[in-house]
Amino acid sequence: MTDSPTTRLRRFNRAVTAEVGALDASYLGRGRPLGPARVLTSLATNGTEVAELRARLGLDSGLTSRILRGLEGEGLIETQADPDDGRRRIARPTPAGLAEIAAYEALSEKRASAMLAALPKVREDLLAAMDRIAVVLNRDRIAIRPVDPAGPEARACLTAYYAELSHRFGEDFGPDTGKDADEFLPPAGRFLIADSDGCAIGCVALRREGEGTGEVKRLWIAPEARGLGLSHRLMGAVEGAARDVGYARLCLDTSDKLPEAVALYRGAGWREIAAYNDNPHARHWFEKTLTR
Amino acid sequence: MTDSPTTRLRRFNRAVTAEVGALDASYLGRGRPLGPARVLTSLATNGTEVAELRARLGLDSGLTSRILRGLEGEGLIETQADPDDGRRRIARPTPAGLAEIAAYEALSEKRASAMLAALPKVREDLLAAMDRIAVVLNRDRIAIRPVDPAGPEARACLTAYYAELSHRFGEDFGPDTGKDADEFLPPAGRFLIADSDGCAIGCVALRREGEGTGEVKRLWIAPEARGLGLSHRLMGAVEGAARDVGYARLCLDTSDKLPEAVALYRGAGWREIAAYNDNPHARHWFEKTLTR
DNA sequence: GCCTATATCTGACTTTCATCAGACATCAGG
DNA sequence: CCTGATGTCTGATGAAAGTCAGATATAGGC
Repeated sequence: MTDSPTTRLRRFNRAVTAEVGALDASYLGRGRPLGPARVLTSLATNGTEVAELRARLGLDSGLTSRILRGLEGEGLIETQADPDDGRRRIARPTPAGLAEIAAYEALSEKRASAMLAALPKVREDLLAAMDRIAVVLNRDRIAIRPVDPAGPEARACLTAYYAELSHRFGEDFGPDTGKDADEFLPPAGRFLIADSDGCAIGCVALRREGEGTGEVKRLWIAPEARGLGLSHRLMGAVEGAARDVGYARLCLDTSDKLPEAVALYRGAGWREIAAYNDNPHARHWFEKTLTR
Repeated sequence: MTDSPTTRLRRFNRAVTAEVGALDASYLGRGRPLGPARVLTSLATNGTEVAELRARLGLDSGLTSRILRGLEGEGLIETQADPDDGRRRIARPTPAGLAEIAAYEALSEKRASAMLAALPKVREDLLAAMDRIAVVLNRDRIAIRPVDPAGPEARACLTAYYAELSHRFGEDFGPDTGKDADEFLPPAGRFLIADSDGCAIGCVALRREGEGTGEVKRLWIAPEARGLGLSHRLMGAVEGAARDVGYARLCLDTSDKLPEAVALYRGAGWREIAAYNDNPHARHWFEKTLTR
């Protein structure tokens, strides 16, 4: 591909316009214009603030109001004042509305699977490229939040984490067993994930290592999320969590086989120390004093 | 990424909708609604049939006609009957129209480069993912056509071809010098490329090897175009070209270092033969008799 | 030449989308 | 309680997009 970057971007744009249009058109087919369909399908089950909805879809306040009234008239949603702020209103789908949303989901799902079925051989590769693009374009909306260390998001991350370790170390780390998940439970521990549009693309865990000391473990970034500065964000978040717990000091171990991790710690104020454990895979040990 | 394929596809869709919209919005900003702007910018310099335009943009015939009248009124295009079929009409931009198109191109280019500038670290990776997607989605519009073996498309392919060989063989094949381009000139030779939306994504060449015999060389498929059956199409095209030239038989050499090429020839009716040349990189020699 | 199909054009009409000003209720801070 | 800011709603209005039936001209087969 010797064309200029902008040419390549615009070629991509032309290529996806039709597909995006097709998936957009899946909002049609249920006798409702695109506007109301988009509003309805972007409502969360437990309700969404009108202001947030408007911002997300980029709609005028008058137009939004009119669309909501239309949906209300169809009996698909109901609105109520926000209990925290009487000026704001919350729109919530009714049971009929939920059924309608599910019908739209099914239409979109059908279209998506039809498209993928036509591409059996390159499907995985295509999806990987799509994941990469989705994560990069959503980079400003990546949220870091604590989850249950034994829950599905954590398990998904750990499975990928161990697969990556097995690959890097050339030995089988086995599947994630979840047996040490308790260590990462609050109050002394945390399990944080990075979430991009509902998908876990990175994680980091915190456990108690000793009096006043926490240990950082399980730092992992999905391949499609690398290069976005996510490791710094995750480390910052885990340090914040450690402060919340009350640790005055953090430590961690790592390996030469993970050179980017070693570089990350060195560049983020961590100090190399002597071995504090007998982890057979570790070659480097670091500590960092937490300032309030 | 443990989500279902359709979930991943739809996440991608959500992510690019905003970007595509932004690039779509670059059609605005010149005081003309989206419809006419889209029509104008999708006209080829040397004119486009109205029917084709309509099909491409998915417009109603009445609407198209009206938009074309509007652009004609602005002095940006002129229409004339198709000389081959008086029912059809061809719309062609005037010099003023070409200037206007160029202005839109510049707007789009600016937006694209602004977007890429915000992503310095992942730019190349993102573009590679975009190339992959663009090629796969455009798979039904890949055209194979002969080009000048010393021209820019051929040179671009050969540069990539030699870079790939250098990588596979672990020795430097040097840059493409273009000194043997004459061999691939008609009438005895051909240089075919596969074109996806203006981008060369594969090539194959034909030269005269002896009386009634042609040799296939320079088969290359861009990484982003693999898995789409393009190698079969290129081989089919070069066989067709060989028939046109009048060869009764084709031969080629290849290497163990290119196992997918060996498998391709074996599976496409080629028969392994004794060495017919002293190419130091070759380990396998094949021939195929051409039937009329 | 006649007939049917195709491509485009025109006029009349509807729907959808977008914009704007002003009304009204609520909130935050003094 | 007053004031300015914020969030939502309503009505008026206009632009853009889409739809449809019928008119006109041409192509191609008989």
